[in-house]
Amino acid sequence: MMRISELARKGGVGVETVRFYQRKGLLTVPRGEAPGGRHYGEDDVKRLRYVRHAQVAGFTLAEIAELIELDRTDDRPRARAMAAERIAALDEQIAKLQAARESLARLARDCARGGDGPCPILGAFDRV
Amino acid sequence: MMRISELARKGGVGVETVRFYQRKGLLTVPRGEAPGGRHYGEDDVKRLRYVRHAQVAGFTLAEIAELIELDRTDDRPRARAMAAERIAALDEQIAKLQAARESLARLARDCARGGDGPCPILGAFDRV
DNA sequence: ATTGACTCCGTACCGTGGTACGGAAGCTAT
DNA sequence: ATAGCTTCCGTACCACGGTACGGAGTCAAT
Repeated sequence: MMRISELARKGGVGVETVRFYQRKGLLTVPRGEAPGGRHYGEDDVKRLRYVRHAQVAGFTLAEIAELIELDRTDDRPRARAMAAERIAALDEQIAKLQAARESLARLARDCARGGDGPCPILGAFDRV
Repeated sequence: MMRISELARKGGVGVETVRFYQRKGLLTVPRGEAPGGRHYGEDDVKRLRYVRHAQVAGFTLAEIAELIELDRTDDRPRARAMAAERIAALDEQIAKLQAARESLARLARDCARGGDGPCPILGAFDRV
């Protein structure tokens, strides 16, 4: 019988976080009240990992709750729309981060090369 | 004489945000109290844009405050260290986002191709 | 001299995603 | 049967990055 602490461990989060997700409707609270606490199965572990992966993809917890609801109603068009939206946002975010990475790297190189004048990193983002 | 509202507009933020940054020490409050409000110059616009660019690069406001302080003391080694740290974090973050983007795109493709069984997007992150 | 737009300032409030705390109840081993 | 661990539950608190509000003062135009 898996208890909440084991579920949390398998999902790589803390017990409090599991309970937080339950409150948010992201994880179901086992219906069968068992003595000594509720217990969980592999489905719960899967669900928890789903939440964490979706988070990495940039979905907010509210959106993840919606995805889970879409799963319940098998609403594929809406699911595809959400995925497409998120992919576009990811592309934009990745592009921005790459641009930031490049200019930061350039500034660091210029700074390391020495030279005179002010350090390129400091006070230099206005040239980015 | 540029007033705070114009500074905010040029920086692409709201007046309240400018004041918030001032409180955080990210923007200086003009010393000369002028009647009818303080006024700002191009340096302030530059500084504000610096803050926004550094934010895009993933620096927290506290780190940006530190960068600004490093500028004051011209502490290049520390600036380079911070830049290197941030670049490494950016690389990691970009890699994660790209991975998430790819699996999300794959799921969306699989979902669009139709087929039977459950929608690949819904409840599928456990396979990512 | 009043209106309207703007400023300054402090303080309060917000969403997001947790994290912690304290009490009551249960299981398990001694 | 008592100690020690875990569970459940509600509530409070946290950091981050803002956003809003209310009151008082200042300015220019009417």
